[in-house]
Amino acid sequence: MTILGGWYERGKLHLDVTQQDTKPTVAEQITQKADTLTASERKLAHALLGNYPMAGLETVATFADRCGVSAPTVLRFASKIGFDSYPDMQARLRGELEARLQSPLTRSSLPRSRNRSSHPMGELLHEIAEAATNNIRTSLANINPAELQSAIELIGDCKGSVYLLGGRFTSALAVYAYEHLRTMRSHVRRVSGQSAKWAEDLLDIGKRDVLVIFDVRRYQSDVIAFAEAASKQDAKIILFTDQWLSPIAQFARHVFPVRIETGTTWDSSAASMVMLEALLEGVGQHNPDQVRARIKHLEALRRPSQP
Amino acid sequence: MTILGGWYERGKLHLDVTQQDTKPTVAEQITQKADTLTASERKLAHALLGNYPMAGLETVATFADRCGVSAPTVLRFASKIGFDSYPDMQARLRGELEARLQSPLTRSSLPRSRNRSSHPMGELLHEIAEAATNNIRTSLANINPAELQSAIELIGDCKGSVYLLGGRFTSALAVYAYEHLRTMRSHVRRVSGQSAKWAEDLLDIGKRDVLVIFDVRRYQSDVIAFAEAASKQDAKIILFTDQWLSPIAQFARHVFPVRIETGTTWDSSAASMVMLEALLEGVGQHNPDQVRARIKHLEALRRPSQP
DNA sequence: AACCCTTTGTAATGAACGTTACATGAATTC
DNA sequence: GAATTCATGTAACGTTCATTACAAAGGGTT
Repeated sequence: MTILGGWYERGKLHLDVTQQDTKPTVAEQITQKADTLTASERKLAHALLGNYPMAGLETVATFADRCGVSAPTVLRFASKIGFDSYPDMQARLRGELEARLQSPLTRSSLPRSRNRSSHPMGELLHEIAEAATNNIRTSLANINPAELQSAIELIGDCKGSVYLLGGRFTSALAVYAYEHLRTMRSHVRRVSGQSAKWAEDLLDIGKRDVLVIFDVRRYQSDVIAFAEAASKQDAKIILFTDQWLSPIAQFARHVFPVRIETGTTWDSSAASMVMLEALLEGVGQHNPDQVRARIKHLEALRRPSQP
Repeated sequence: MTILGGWYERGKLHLDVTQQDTKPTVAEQITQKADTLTASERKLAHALLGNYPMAGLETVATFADRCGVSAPTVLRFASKIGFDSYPDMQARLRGELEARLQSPLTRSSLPRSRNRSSHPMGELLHEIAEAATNNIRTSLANINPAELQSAIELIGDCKGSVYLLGGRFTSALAVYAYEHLRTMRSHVRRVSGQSAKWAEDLLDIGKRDVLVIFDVRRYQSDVIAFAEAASKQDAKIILFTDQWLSPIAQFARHVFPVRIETGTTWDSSAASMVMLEALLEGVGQHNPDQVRARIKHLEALRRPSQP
């Protein structure tokens, strides 16, 4: 009996490697032989496909134990789906995994050996980390949970569009929020580019829309102007600002003040980011089914282009 | 000197295990011990970090052969970076790989038990804040100060251009870094827009240039391709990635792995941001006079247009 | 140049692994 | 209902593996 460029001989499948231009994956081989598998072997197949390909990289004994079968059953399984030995199957699984993780080609040099004792940079790391964690702790402790809840519902139930806008350094947060919200719902827009062009976005903003603004000290006049205009058009504004409050606070429906001081040259956006992540997570949890379906759809659309 | 639940003593970093609730990854352990490695061991570290973590999942003999060293050297390496045995290290690598292969959809096991008396959002805030601070503490404790120092010097002394590039969610960090670096030095460029257009940026990149890349799990193939191409043109790469290491690590001169897990649907960029802020602050302190003069100039230019 | 200390490889050992032959049990057929 | 076949586990075997002890080689110092 011949099968796909291979042949059976004394109960074993031999593959004709010379004709086999594209090797099937282990998963494909399992699917192919699925109807010939016994009950125990099907348990193994499900375990491997369910935790692919990691389950197959363990030892025979471990894999067998995990599925509640004996070691020889695993070997018979490997043999049945077309491998000469168990390590043979593992080699293929490893190969697939390596391809999936982008295979290596070139090499670079590792940093030279440095045998310094204590480092000034260690102190810098420590200072920055401590300032950031303190800011996060203080900021989030001072947030009113009910306010967060309302903001989440505002975004989660918004029938119009959600607009994102940030200042000089906080535009990064707007970008971050934009990318996340976009995977969770449709009609998310980012106000970007030169501020002279923002008027075009302003045209479309109305009372069904939500505007999320990031603005910390050195409050930017163009951002403030945009907020004021949007407010006059009855847009609902959610504001992330610092503890001293941007003037936008007066137009905003929800204000989240976070700490930004670090004692160094620059302010920190770490606490703002954590606060933002809390909001994003909340929005995701607000209608989980919709989000899950959307991510699933997104991944399905992306898969063909990503091998 | 103390650093985030650990302390330096006789040039070595000791971690306060009672506070260290999350295990360091193998990559982090290597980075941490980078100073103490011998020449052969550095070859191994380099091979493992370059083909992470697949290289470490092979047998001792294979791994040794591939690096041109003997088997015992591999075992001494495993022991030196803190493992009881080689299989012990492999088990950890496997675990990390499993975590790395998870998609946001798989992770979204949302129906969380939250029947506390206080406000449900209060708990969300608390969880997120705790996860973020833990990530920050763990990440920065695992960074080698000497590596940070080198990266700072690389950017601070760079005579060419500094390029910034990020992936889907991490592009926000690239934006953030761009805005800060731009106030500190000239010749800072951001690689942005559709990846098809990145080739134009690639044209100008050479060995005098530094490329700062942000890439975390769900590593993007277009970002990886850009890094590889830039590396072939002898650009120096600084990589911010997660604890499981982007494949770009093999091209990078300096790698900063940070924690991103939160136990929620989404990964967190908070720790990455704090790490980035440390780098930025370091660059600022590296040549403070130049930065101060530049900011002064900048504000002078801006004043007339800002009332 | 002789010394010591560190680094690295060689060879031997014991454990773990994959593999095989055989026995047991269940399901099926005559 | 006995015989047969197939699926599965048990136990023993040979191999490969990680590991260890020890010796050689290299680099730096006096």
